[in-house]
Amino acid sequence: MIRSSFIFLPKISNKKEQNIWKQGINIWDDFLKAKNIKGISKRAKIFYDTKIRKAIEELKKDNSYYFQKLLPNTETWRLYEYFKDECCFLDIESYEHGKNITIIGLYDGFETKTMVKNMNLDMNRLKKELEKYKLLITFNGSSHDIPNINKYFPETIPNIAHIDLRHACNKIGLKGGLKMIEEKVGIIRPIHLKAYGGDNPIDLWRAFLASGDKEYLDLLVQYNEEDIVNLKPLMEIVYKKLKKSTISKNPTTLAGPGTAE
DNA sequence: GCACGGCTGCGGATCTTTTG
DNA sequence: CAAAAGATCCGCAGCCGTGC
Repeated sequence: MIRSSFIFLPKISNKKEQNIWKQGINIWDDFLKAKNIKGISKRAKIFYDTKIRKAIEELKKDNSYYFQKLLPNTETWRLYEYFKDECCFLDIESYEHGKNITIIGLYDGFETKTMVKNMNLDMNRLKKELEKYKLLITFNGSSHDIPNINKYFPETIPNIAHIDLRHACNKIGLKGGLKMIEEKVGIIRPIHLKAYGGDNPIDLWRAFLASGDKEYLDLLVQYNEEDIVNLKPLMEIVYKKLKKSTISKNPTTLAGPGTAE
């Protein structure tokens, strides 16, 4: 629903956007065609028109980062529908507050790629892999995964948009850690990891280091894969709910914005 | 502990309405 | 048409809560 969004314009926030939608202006084209819009002066409209034309242009170029910079962090979820075919779910396993990254897992919606410390995890490979994408999706990545990757693997993350599912979930009242939220929305995890008594990724890594037993590593990789694979259905659920709740704040529009996508 | 978002109250910018 | 009054709402700062 990025093409229904006006919240990226300067001095336009939630209420103003709602007000624009209320007048039947649901997508960028409606805005450009409208002669006058209540709450926006003629002068301001001319300014906003140029910004919207620029946005149309940047979207054509698949420049997700352009919108990342303009959207409030809590609203980047709006980019999902447009960029979902070029998105990457990401999760890292680490200890010592992110200092020691043991695994970086990526998932493009079809297959997972796991990079393991001292094995196949290095900056060039990570950078090359991430360059393929236009959108990163994480859980709590904005204060954990992304800053730590930036710190210990600098300049591997390209300039692309990022959706943090933790904050997106929070917006629709889904609070708690990833596992708890998955349970709440009905995403099932295999239980075999717990059967090993080790659903704790740090313990698994330490056990692998201590024993050299690959079985521990395999479990850790599986653990990480489950995390990133589950992010996709969660994203889909959260996107639908967010879209619905954002639009339904506007009772007068029947079609509502977002129908363009 | 860190880094981030949420909440709240306030100041001020901007648009609309009113009035003559 | 112009000026003033009124309404709306953005954005900031400070504090608190939260998951990793």
